[in-house]
Amino acid sequence: MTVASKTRAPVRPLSKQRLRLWIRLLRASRSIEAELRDRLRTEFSITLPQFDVMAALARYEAGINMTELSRMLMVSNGNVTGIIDRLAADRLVLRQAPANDRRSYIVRLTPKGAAQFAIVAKAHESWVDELLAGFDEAEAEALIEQLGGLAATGMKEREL
Amino acid sequence: MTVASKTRAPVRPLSKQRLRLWIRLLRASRSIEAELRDRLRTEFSITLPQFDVMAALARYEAGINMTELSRMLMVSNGNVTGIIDRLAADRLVLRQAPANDRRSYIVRLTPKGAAQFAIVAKAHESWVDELLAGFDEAEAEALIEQLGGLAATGMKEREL
DNA sequence: CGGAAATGCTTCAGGCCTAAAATATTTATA
DNA sequence: TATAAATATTTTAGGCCTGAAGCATTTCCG
Repeated sequence: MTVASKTRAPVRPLSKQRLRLWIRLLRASRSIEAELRDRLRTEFSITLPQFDVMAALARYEAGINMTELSRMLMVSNGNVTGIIDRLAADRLVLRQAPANDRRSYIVRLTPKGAAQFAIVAKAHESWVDELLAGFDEAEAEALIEQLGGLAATGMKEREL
Repeated sequence: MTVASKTRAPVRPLSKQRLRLWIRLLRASRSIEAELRDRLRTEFSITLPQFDVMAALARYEAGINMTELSRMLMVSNGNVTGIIDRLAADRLVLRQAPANDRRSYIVRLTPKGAAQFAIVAKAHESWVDELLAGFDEAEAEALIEQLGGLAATGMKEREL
């Protein structure tokens, strides 16, 4: 092998390969997202962002404040306001004023919200199970591991 | 090993594992997307959807129609209308009426649009290269392969 | 103490996105 | 050929999303 052939650029440079990977990742996530969005809408008349918020709240029975919520969901602060407004209008969540800090408040699922979430979450899990049926235990585990590092690298500093 | 222990549900059922995978996939793709969106905005004053449209058009020098465009991008038909409107207002794309079908038209990059896209695409590729630096050639290839099947399974029938 | 900085949230303007309805044109078919 | 069905696009109503500006409250610190 000559020096020239050693230093020649590869047919498919790594940067192009990573670009292809990014496009695949994006398409995969978008198509799954679209499918879930569609089923949530037609079967439960709920939007995906609303479901995401309820899922976050379901993990904190005592409730959390708006900033924590927006950090968990990786969306802007102002965005959460609108989603909570709509959920509150449907009596699925409520805002509670804590005693110690009058700037913020705690958001919680109502009993109605928790009951409805339990039903929707069950369906949601089975849909995901169906859509990701191509991955067995080991493949899923490996992929989770590989993707885990991604969110951290090169991103804006974020505690998580 | 008893029959009871054989049939007992696993500690982490596969469906839960797949759910975790989906959440990881979503978070990874969202954080990369957010980073790209931010850089496109601050460095080139362009939105990610606008970039996506230009990238699609760059592959068809002769232009394509709105429906093909929306299928490539996996977004709704009406959505593309607005994005093209804004790009056209900036003289980055143009609409051309074909002779044979007066319902549709062909969208193309203008010379200005093509020149600008070349610059932005170069930066975009280097950003992706940086953000996915954790993946070497083999890992990227494997992941591309694994993700490839995803968009197809369980989705609405779609030619691609 | 008292002002400055930080924090928590909402509002605003602008853009993205969808499903469904409306319009226009073309194609298929009775 | 007439008309129905299909195709291509836009419009509309409603929700999502962001960054920046604004308001209120709390905390920091001289």
